[in-house]
Amino acid sequence: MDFNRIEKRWQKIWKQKKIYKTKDKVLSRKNFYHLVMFPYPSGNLHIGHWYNFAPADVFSRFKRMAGFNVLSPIGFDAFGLPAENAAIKRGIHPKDWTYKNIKTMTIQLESMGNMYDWSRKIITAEPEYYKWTQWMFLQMFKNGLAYKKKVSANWCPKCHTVLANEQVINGKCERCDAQVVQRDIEQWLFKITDYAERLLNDLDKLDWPEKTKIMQKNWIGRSEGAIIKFPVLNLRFSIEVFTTRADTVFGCTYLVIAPEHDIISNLKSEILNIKEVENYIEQARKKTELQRLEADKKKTGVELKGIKAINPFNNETVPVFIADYVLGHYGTGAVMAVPAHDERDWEFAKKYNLPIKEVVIPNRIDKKNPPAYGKKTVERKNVHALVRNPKNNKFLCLKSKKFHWVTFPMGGIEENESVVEAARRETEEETGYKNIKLVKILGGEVRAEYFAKHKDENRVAYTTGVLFDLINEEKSPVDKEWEISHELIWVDKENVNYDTLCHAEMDDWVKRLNGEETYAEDGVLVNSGQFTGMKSEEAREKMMKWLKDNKLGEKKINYKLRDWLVSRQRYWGAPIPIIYCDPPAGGCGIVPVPEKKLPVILPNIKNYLPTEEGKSPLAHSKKFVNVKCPKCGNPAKRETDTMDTFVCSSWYYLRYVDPNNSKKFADGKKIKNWLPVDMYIGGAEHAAMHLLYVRFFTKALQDFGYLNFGEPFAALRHQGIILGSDGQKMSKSRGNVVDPDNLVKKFGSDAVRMYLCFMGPYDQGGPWNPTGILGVKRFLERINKLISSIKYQVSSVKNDELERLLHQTIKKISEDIENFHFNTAISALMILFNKIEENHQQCDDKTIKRFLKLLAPFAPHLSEELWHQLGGKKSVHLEKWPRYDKNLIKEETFELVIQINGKTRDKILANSGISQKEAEKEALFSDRIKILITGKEIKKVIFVADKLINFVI
RNA sequence: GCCGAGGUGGUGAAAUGGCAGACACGCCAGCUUUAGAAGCUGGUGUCCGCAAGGACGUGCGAGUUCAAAUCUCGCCCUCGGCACCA
Repeated sequence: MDFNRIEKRWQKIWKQKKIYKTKDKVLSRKNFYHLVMFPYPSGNLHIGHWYNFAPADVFSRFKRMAGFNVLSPIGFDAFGLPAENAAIKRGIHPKDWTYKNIKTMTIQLESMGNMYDWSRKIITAEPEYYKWTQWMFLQMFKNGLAYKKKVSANWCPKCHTVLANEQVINGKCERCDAQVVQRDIEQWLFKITDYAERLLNDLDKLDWPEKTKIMQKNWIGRSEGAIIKFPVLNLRFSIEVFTTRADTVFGCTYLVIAPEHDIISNLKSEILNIKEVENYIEQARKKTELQRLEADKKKTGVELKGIKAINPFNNETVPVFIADYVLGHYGTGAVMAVPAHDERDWEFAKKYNLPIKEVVIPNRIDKKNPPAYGKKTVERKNVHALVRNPKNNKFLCLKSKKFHWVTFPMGGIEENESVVEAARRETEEETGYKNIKLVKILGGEVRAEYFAKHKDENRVAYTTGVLFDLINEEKSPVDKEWEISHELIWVDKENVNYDTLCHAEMDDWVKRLNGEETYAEDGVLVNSGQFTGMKSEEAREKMMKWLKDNKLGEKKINYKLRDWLVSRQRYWGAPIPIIYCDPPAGGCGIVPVPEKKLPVILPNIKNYLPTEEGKSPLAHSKKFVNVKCPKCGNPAKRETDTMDTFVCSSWYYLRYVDPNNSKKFADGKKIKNWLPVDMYIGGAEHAAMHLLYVRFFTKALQDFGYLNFGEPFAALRHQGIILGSDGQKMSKSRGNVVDPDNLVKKFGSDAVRMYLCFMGPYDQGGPWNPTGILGVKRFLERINKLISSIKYQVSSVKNDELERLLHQTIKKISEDIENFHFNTAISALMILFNKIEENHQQCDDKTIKRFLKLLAPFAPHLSEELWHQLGGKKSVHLEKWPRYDKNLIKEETFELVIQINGKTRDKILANSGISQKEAEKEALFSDRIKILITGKEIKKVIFVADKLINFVI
């Protein structure tokens, strides 16, 4: 059979009969808006597009047959840098290039046979569309969500142009390989940060993949902390820092500010080494992306000589540094450095020899011996001696014969005794070893709470660990009684942990033995004035209150999310509808283009290459630039930047419900009919950008009063990525690109669609298996052969088994499609067909017709062809999805698995629903079971209804 | 470094506490055919065995359970995202 021929034929008929035209409302059908991310017209449709669109179409068709009025639109995300770059490379105008691609891709999309309503097609580069993109910008501007600011952008010094982040590969320009630098340019931004909290909180109610929600959560990066004001000594000025660890403030030994911080300009005259400082700032500014990556973790900085800050909590003065490990755009651009409790500060402090002050110690509750209720509590200062034999890296331990626990030599610290002295004394008293060499004290104290069995009391111990090396085996005599009750053992380094030793402090000792220098977790405060002894959490709250009472700071929530930079100094985008009216004598300033004057048409200019000064090519066009100010009528100039293409795609889902409206972006009634989107499908790579921007737009439009919902997509699913058959990402240079057109030509569209569904879990993707598609093609051929060659009895010959399987399959396929388990749905379809084929003489046309309906979403062309061969008048795709009968699904018998001690020993056929007693009786009839069980006592019988029986002997 | 997903035959995979490998691909044997990425029948996790049957088996190691691919803990590896966010 010529699949290509029948596929083309049906595509034509569907088009003529307009069976996929979607009405806004249909009586007795609920609306269902099923959207796929629209493609970027990059050239040809690749197999990844197919993997996105084909299974999605299966879902659409299923939903429609299941009784919904389904909207399944398609369009093109036509503006953007890649098209422009490709056009430049080929010497074609971006518009010609884009529209040529749209034409090709449209033909390819039609060859898939999807149920798109083409009458709703949108192209974001059409003035009818971008008029509303510009209108959206104006709404943002009017509501204070669009603003202009000088920010640093990626600048390629060789191409003389600004680059988008995506165009910077490892710090180099993707086109010319030159190192990209940062350059300050005036840019338009959207205030997405105003929506950070709502964008975060509303994630909870979305039926989205959990990992995508987590990615957005991390991207938004909420963190709770405090602003603390550090007054500058002898000046009426203070430096504000942001910290999430106010509880460590007594450990602050210096401040660090970012190179961009405005304190430099404010305090210029006070800084003694201003030259050096300005030099450093210049260096930091010039640092390329690449250098910053290389310099990863290596800290540099310069002290602001002559400037001292005062820690408001203890009135100590601390030095102030400028260093580029502090980010200018986050928090206040300044931090209090606490080297004892922050790894970055620790590195910096080590390098510049700054004091390190410990103010939070770990607080451990002994899990093995937790404090006992009702016992008295005793506080002690303790020491643990970690004596290492350097020859074999073993540690000296004591095993108590009475309590069966293992400890280090340990004990309390006596008066007038140092920690090290105490550790030496305890070692000698308990083990006899007296020639040991101090290596180091293992950091500060660790607080631990535990129950001391041997003394029948609860202890709160502040313990210091001391590390020694054993010099020789020479020993002093040890107390007799002690010696009898304790065994000396040497424990391997890898066994020195909480599993072996009973000390609650073990995790800390292990970390410190492994060289960990900072303690960055919560704990108990020490050396912290009135806050000493408090737990971190409590201390933070009390400190926050103290700050507020003394007007020295307050609670503060910060986000990693930054405002969205939307200007592009490029040609191929929607022009930003802004006019600048600033004649020398002063003017109206920034003036939005009046809504009536929209769209601001993107002129068809010849010179669309990026300009040397990093301005948009539109700046060349005097006709475009020079306008009259809409306010005062004086000569003014247009904004020449265009909008980031993500702006176009941030509202496109709204336009599909009313694509030809020239008065509004979409009619309110139609919006109510369709929105929000019920199911959205697209790649996971859009988790942080597109999907966040759309959510922001939706919330903003809700606030402006245009929408009555705040989330665009109620449900979201991602497709996986298809790799080349070599397991590598598909790319022309690797030569592993799979061409869908060739596959369609060879196997037919139905086979390609169906194989993509059958490959594996939809969200998984994986390498393309070039041979697997044959199996699906064969399956379709078998279907065609059987159904088109055999005449079926109209009056049915009853085959209960087949009937049952049919109903089971209807249930399974319905559930599988609903859950995007297309692979197992097809497997079920194959099992059903195998049965039909086997019993075709007893198969009536009713069964075949129901089979064809189940096949219809997967193979829309073949099922349509056969449907008509069997006398169908209308399209199979307008049919109702078959329903299953619960009672017909039930099996009369089942295979009872008989296990002995959990191992399967026999299987017998049993009636469904039999009781444990009956099952036991039947199981014990089995000869094989009899042999194994005779003479043994049955201790227990486990029975799982309609499944198995397990004898424990 | 942090966050997330995953690791099952020769391959894509199925099974989410109850018979591991459904359904396919590939391969082997036979039939048909001496044109084919054709069709049909049977076989196909590994090891032992002529067979009946048995043992082993879901990255590695422990644990929970009558029963673990599935749950818990530790480790290894692969992929994706973020990365000096105080």
